[in-house]
Formats: sequence, C-alpha cells, structure tokens
Amino acid sequence: MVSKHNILIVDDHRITQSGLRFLFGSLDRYMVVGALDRGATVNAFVQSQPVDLVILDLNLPDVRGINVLAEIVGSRDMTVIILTGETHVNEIHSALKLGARAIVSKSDSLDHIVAACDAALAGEIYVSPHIGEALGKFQQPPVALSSRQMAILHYLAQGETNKEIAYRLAIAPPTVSFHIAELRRKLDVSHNRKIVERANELNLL
Amino acid sequence: MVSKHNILIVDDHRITQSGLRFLFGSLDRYMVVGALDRGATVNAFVQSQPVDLVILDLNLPDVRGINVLAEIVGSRDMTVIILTGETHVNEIHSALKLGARAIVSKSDSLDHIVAACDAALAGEIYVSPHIGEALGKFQQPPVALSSRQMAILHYLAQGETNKEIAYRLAIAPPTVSFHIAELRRKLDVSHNRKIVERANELNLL
DNA sequence: GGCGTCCCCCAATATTATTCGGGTTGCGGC
DNA sequence: GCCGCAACCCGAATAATATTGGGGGACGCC
Repeated sequence: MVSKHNILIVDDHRITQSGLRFLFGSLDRYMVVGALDRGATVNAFVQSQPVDLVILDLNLPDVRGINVLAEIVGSRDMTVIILTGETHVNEIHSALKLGARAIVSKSDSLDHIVAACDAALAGEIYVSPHIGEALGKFQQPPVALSSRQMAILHYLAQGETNKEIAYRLAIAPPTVSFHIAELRRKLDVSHNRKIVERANELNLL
Repeated sequence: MVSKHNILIVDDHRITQSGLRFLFGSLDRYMVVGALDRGATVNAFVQSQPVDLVILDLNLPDVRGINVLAEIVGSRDMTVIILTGETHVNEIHSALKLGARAIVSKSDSLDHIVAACDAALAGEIYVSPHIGEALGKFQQPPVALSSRQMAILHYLAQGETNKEIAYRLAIAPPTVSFHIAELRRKLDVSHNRKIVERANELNLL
C-alpha cells in the first residue's frame, strides 16, 4: 500500500477518540488526521484537508449526527461510517439511506470496527453483527397508520386536547375521538394515555 | 509506590474499554485487571479477585448502572467512580448518594479521568468540570409534591384512568380529578396529557 | 356497473373528567 | 385554645371525551 488512508474521527467522547487513535495507531494502513467532538466543525475540516474516511458518532452534543452525515456525504470522494452508542433503528436506516457505508456499535469488538473501515473503503456495505441483530428484532411492525391517524397521533403527542385537534383539522370533536379509537385499536392499547408512549416504542412519531 | 492499584472497567463500549486500557497502560501506578460489559457479572468479579477501583458506566445494556453501584459499594474496601456518556442529573445525584467517589463524563479529557481516579483513591470526591456544569444548569426547581399527588402521578404515568386510580386508592373519582388539577398547577401545564411528560423532565417520577 | 374495502365524517348517546361549594383533619404559631 | 393554612376528601352540576350507528366518497377488481 503506497499511502495511508486518512481518518477523521467525530465523537464527543474523548475516551472513544483516544481508543480509536490507539487502535488505528497499530495499523499501518490507517492514519488518524483529526478528531472532532462537535458536528458543526466537521464540514470545515473535511474541506481544509484530505480525508478518506470519516468515523461518525450519531449522538453528538450540538447537532444530530445524521445531519452531519447528510451535509458531508457526497460532497467529495469520502467514505463515512457510523459508530454509534445506542442503537436507534430508524436512525440507522436513515444513515444507510443517506449513504453511510457501514454501521458499527461501540459495543462491537475492535475487530469489527476495523472490518467496517476495510469493507467501506473497498466499496462494500458493512453492518456489524451487533447492529444487525438489533435491526432484526425490529422487523417492520405491521402497524400502518392512515395520514389522518398519523396527524392526530402527532397532535396527541403534543399533549393537545381532542377539541383543539378538532379545531386544527377543521373536523368535529367526535371525529377526533373516532380516529383516536382507531389508534387505540391499531396500537393495541387500552387507554388513550398510553397511545403516545406506545407510538414512541414503535418509532411511529 | 510499592504496588499498583487494580482497576476494573465496567462499560459496554469495547472501544471505551480499549481507550481506558491504553490510558492506564501508560501510567505506572495503575493496572487494569479486568473489563466487563455486563452489569450482572460485576459482583462475581470483585469477589473473585482484589479490585481497588471500579470505573463504572451508568448506561449498561442489562442492568441500570446505578443498581450495580448499589450492589457492590461498601461490600469491601473498594472505590467506585462513574464514567458516563449522557449526563442524567438525578442519576448522578443518586450515584453520589450511594457512595460513588467521582463522576466523569466520557466527553471529559483523559486528564480528568485520571484526576478522578487519583482523587477518589485519595479519599476525595471528584466531579469533573463537564458534569459540574451540567449539574449547575439543573438547579432543582422547588416542585414539592405531596404523597398523594406523587401516588396519583405514579398511576397517571402508568396510563390508568381516573376511575381506576380512584379504585386503587379507595377514594372518589372527583377527588382524583382534584389532585390531578393540583398536579397541573404545580407542574405548570395546561393539559393532563402533558403532566407525565413534564414530570419526567423534572425527574419527579 | 356492481361489489368490497378502507378511510373519512358526523349526530346522538353514554361514559368520564372537571369545577364548585363545602367539610374534615392535623399542625405550627400567637 | 384559637387562628390560619395546607392537604385531603366528597356530592352535585357541568364540561369534555368516548362510543355507537349510520352514511358518503375513493379506489381496485371482477
């Protein structure tokens, strides 16, 4: 290998940065050229110097990691992989859709992290076993809500009363109740007070 | 220093484990004797071999880190410090109350982690700047709920109806409504549907 | 077209929640 | 003791919400 791959680390945990630096320090084919703890600074960095691979945490203090991804991906010849602590299924789907080339959990072994980098740079898509398992558990809940039901769920989550929702949607209050009853049925809960909670569990919000 | 301090790491992020191993490997006075990623295995470990210092993550996959702390602290001559990713104020207070000797954020620099270990072993209590700042922001708003209000809030959070709550507490439904109105007033929300949400924000649950 | 299905809507009615006026208890201070 | 105060409780009237039953429109399909 004639030249090393330049790696940029984006993670607010200093200890994680340190661990990654140590890890890649032991590998000849990689070189860490920077480590950032804020999402807002990433774009400037990748435009100021060549970066081949970005290792991005989804959980940053200032910006949602997913937004950083959206901002930098595709702008130049650069591969982005996600290294995430908690596993939020819909964020992972979004990341892949946006063009992330690999997803690894911080709970995965170091071997998996390296494997993800190698695979991503080779043009493959890599999802670690830990993440894959989590994705498997969440196989599409077959709860399909109509647009009306979705809208009402949305307002419900804001804590609005039926009357307010009725006013907003320009329908009669009993109609709101009707849709809420449908939500209760589809979400399989007994009380209205549990609907929002359940919807959050299912990532319907 | 005649002997090294034995450190046990408890953190589900392998990369963090690795970073800590690397960090303490560069310090003569410390030695990492183990790294666990499950809370359930901690107790067995500390009883099987001498451990001077436990570095504990609060966010573990199986058990709440705070419970692990409660289980192991005081059982023997052992110091526990908390190394946490997200900063949940009430958990931090609980941890200190339970006997944790230091709190450090994963976002803190490595120097702070080492400082926390040194201070904790010296008998001091150490709270990192990052954590201290977060604690400062949250200066408890003085929302004091009566025991009745607390009980009703609890059932409310379970999604029960007024009638059910009335039955459980053996009081009349209108009385439940009365208490709920008090909760609305004290929590400063306009709708019942926001009470639980607000209570969670204020860590009243 | 005719049929089935799904989503949407509403009025009348039943159920639940809230407000209001009023009462009890317990507790610290004058 | 007596006052004020706060927390607690209730019944009856009122307001809000849920359910039921019925109907309309859009779509796909034979």
